[in-house]
Amino acid sequence: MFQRDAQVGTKPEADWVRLEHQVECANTSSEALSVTPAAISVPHSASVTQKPMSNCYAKKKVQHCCQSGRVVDVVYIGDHNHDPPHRKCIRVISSAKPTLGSQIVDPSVQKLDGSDISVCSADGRHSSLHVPESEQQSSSSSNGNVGAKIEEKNALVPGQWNPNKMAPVGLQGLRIKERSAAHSVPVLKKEPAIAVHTFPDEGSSNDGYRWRKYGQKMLKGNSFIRSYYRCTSSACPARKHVERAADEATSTTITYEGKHDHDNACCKKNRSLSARRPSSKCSMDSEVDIMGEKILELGGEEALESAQTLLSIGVELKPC
DNA sequence: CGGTTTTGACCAGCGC
DNA sequence: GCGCTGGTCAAAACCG
Repeated sequence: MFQRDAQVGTKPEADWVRLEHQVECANTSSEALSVTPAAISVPHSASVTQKPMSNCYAKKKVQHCCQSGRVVDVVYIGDHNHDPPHRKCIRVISSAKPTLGSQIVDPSVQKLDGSDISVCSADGRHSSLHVPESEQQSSSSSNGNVGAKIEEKNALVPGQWNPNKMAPVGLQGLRIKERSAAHSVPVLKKEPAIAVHTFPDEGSSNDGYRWRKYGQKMLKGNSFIRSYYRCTSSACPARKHVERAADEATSTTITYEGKHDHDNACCKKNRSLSARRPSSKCSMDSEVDIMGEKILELGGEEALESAQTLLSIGVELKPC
């Protein structure tokens, strides 16, 4: 993987083409993904596009047919009814660990099933998303082996931009659960969790903010280990829970709560931080941010999608 | 030295 | 009221 990183860093153009091709192949080559480790390292068939357009930050997952190259599925994740984020905060997180093909089974997520939007899974099989018209609930896989699950509960309140929705979409074993936005369900005593993402590894779950761990619990008879994080920014109410199955250390479910009441300072801060703390997860995010900026500078949605596709298949940017 | 992680204890909500 | 479970606190340890 590091080798791939290096390759991307040195000759991005050629590799973009090559890797994108791998993505497309992975799209329909389910057996390869499930059998050969090399193929497993190609985590996902779909590219996820986060669109920092004029007034939205929705994600668009574009799936291409391996053979024809045509778009097979386009899945939109999130709403378009909130303020535009800062450009610099565009991020695409990826993961490329060999465990990417691992199955992810989360009972809590499986309760929220449905089957309306077709989605290619990590192993090439089809899963589906469910988005009830009434509350834009979402989605989970109808296939137990599917690595990609996306769940969404309740859309964001119009006019609000929720930075949590920017959280990286784990491209392997993805699950997104968006619970009621704080302002949309005022009856809840506690501010509801915003989103849950599941990643094959914790490292791929970084969302650009800096988090400080303040607790850890063993849950459900030690089946799950949940870690509690809060944003390091002073007075920021944002929190997240990272839940990892003890018997399945390759998957991580991240639950976001609250909203960041500040700009994504991590983006800026860690650009300097990364210089002295290369191993920092946030620094990785910074690199991704920079990548996103460059993508935007190149202009064009295609460029963005291509880059994000590249990232989606496992190119994990890490500082040297 | 400052920031982060670890970990045991405490507290609150909920069901019985 | 009691016990269970989840969430948070805070001191100590750890790390760069």
